[in-house]
Amino acid sequence: MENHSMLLSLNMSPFNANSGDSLAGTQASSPMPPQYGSPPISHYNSCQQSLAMQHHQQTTMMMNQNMNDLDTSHTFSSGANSISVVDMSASYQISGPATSLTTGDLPDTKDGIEEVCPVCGDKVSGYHYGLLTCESCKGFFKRTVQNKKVYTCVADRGCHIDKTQRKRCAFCRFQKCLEVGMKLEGKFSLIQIRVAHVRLHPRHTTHLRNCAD
DNA sequence: GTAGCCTTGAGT
DNA sequence: ACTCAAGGCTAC
Repeated sequence: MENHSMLLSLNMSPFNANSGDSLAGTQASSPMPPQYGSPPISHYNSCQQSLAMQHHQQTTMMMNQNMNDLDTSHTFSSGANSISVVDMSASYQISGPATSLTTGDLPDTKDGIEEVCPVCGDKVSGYHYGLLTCESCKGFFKRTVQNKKVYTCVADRGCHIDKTQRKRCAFCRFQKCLEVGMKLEGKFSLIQIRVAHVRLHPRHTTHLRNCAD
């Protein structure tokens, strides 16, 4: 950690959710684009996919502004709803699809045959912290955030995370949790994300209105 | 510390 | 009343 640190705030409640947005949704409007893991296709209509991608791009822009330096540890602020991550590595590419878990690695989910955790590939147990994950990654993310865990990677922060190796490197596992989009507010974030598009991209309001119809 | 199960509370 | 997700509990 010789490099100077830049705090990257992942504020869990960055947007005003009191805009009365009629699009305030439930799990049927996951913010994650389909290339992350394997959200059920039925959960995305074209408008929702568009929204998801917009959020993805927006997040990318926000994250890129803050990730310029290298570090190997995550730290947490004492705020109830905020996590400060001491800048993640340059190879930490929020802007890209979820690391090594490509869609080609995933089983077909067209008929709801099986859905896998985008973090470790285990069977999902439901929506947790914003997206479909397994029970263990849900618990891992919960423990990490609630206990303000600080992990380090003994390797080069590129550890492969799967069902059998997910215990080996907590740093890389948590990093992957963040990469795939896990966040504290869960279903409530979906409202905030949509509100964010309206606030930050007024020209999309027409599109949102069309989606709502 | 991990992960599965259970309880609780909010939303519909 | 039902569903779902967050958090608690606990065996390992």
